[in-house]
Amino acid sequence: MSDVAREVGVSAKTVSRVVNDDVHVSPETAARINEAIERLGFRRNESARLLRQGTALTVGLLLEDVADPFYGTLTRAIEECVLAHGRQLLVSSSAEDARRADHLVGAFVSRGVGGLILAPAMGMDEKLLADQQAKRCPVVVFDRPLEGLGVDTVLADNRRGAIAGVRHLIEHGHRRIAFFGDAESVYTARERRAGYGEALADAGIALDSDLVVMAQPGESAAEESLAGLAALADPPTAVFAGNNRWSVQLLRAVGRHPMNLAFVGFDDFELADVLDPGVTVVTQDPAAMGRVAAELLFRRIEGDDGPAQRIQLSTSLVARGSGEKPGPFVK
Amino acid sequence: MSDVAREVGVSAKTVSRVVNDDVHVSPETAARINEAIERLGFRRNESARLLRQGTALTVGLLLEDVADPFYGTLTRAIEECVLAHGRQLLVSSSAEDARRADHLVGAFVSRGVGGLILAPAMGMDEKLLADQQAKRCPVVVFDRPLEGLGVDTVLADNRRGAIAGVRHLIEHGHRRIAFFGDAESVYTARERRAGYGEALADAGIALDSDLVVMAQPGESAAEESLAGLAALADPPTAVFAGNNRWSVQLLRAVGRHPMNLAFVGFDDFELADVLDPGVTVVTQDPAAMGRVAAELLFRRIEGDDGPAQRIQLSTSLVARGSGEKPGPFVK
DNA sequence: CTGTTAGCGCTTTCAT
DNA sequence: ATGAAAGCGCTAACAG
Repeated sequence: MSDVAREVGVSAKTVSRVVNDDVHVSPETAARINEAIERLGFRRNESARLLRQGTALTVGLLLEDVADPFYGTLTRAIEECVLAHGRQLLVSSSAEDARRADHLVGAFVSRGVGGLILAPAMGMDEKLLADQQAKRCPVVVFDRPLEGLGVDTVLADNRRGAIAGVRHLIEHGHRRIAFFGDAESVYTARERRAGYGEALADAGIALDSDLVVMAQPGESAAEESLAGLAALADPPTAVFAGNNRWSVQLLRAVGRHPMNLAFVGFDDFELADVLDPGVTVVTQDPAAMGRVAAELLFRRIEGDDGPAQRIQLSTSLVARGSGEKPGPFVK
Repeated sequence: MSDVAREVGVSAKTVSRVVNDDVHVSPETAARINEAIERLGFRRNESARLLRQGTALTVGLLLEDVADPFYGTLTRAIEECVLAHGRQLLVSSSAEDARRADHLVGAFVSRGVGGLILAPAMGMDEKLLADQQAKRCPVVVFDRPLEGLGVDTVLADNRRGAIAGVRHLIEHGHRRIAFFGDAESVYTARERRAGYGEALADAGIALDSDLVVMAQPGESAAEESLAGLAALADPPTAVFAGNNRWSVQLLRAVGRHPMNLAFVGFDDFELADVLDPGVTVVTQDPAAMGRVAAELLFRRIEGDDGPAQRIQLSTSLVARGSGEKPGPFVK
């Protein structure tokens, strides 16, 4: 920067003003400075700016796993928004591990990120995040809430989505409907199961805990659970999968051991429409979730300090065939 | 840091030594300092360290699109490696746009990243990257090479993979085999088409340009191209898809207009095994590619300045059914 | 083994 | 509209 200043014959501060689009520079000087910047290939050293100002032009994103298509899509949407604001994204996967998540938040903080977007892992240190907010590093959470902390939040309407999916199966004549959800510790899994329970209750169907599986999705877990269900005296005629990881695992298992089950899954996934029959799903929109989270963050970064918002994104049911197989109680 | 120093009664430099695991500190002093660090909740300000040392504990990753499962998986693998080295990852998607890619590289550089891993977009400013290398910011490219720049490179064996896939179709009796590849500007697309050509030549089959589609994968492009192929006097009996985006689009289109084609795709994708028939693919291993790229990078960061390496990862063919449909020339 | 000094490149503050 | 000086928090270089 001093090189540029010397070249043009002004002080470093004037160059700094130009770089920061300060208005108090004569257009003519600014033009000369810009020309020199171009010519010398000058690029501001962000670390020095950061050291002085205390906040980097960077946003930290903490999610469960970038390799998961849901989070991948969301990441891309956030990235676009962040880029449009002249910033860059630090991305880390918590792997659903609270200690790792805490460590990563610390790493973001010591790098001076200007904001934090995260899907909180169960058991994270909320004080760490509260401290950040206090230090004017805005925090936005998505996918799961962080109770107690007054923080902007973007969630899918998990409960209503699950109700819609399960009700859809009931309307097609099913009364024995199995539910597969992620581990009990995962907020979305609990919400979706609650929705499942509500939909059954609304239809006057008693909840049978034999039909409820709450566990981390996995190939062998899918096989074993399905075998267990098939062996019941009164086996299910339909399955509701609580997330797309379960959908994929279950479809794989069902493909190997045909059981003629109706199927609805929460969250869409690639090729759901190409499978035969097409897979009926309750979709959420990960890109929209990312966009909304990023927008909330930038509103805070730009100074808004109104009360914390909680935005719920609606879901919608996409019927493709698997959820419309008639059950034994067809009306 | 000076707070910690005052608390313990040593100089800031001694604290700095402890934080940096310098050996020249008496274990006892170190213990007292560590205790104070813990108690005061001190965390090193990375920006100051960066300003002083000129290189951040950060690695920049530039790829085409994080939302693409191939890159998502790769990103996660790199992340693990980067985390193990106490660093964090800045991730950006070039969207296959050279100007955007250049801008992002610049942004990485001005943030002082300690290394750069990238899938070069066609037409990128190679001088920018050469400059970086000169400044001792190691650069590793993956998926596509960057000729001219002596830079570590990790590639899949695209040509041999394509040969294996096409040969597989030939062995099952096909001689009219269509090829769908990404746009001509994409290195992997050119390589895979070259492999396709070689496999045909080896079998004494003349290349028919009517059967070759080189374009960005898309839903309508898939529909139209397939319709065009079906209308040929001598239509293809098999298709080789040059990447998993094309595979997905083509399978979607074929699902709607059954054509009874044998099918092999380059690169695996989720549910390829669940479709009926299962989709035969030539797999590459994105996680391995990421891991290898990160390892090369850290070798450089740690000071290795041997000649640039070029690593080629082998592919393998996974037969699942779609590629084994017999053609009219079954032996 | 520990401390002192200086300076990384920028922006804040205050002056002109 | 522009400049001078100070300092952000850390570590390299050197001294002791």
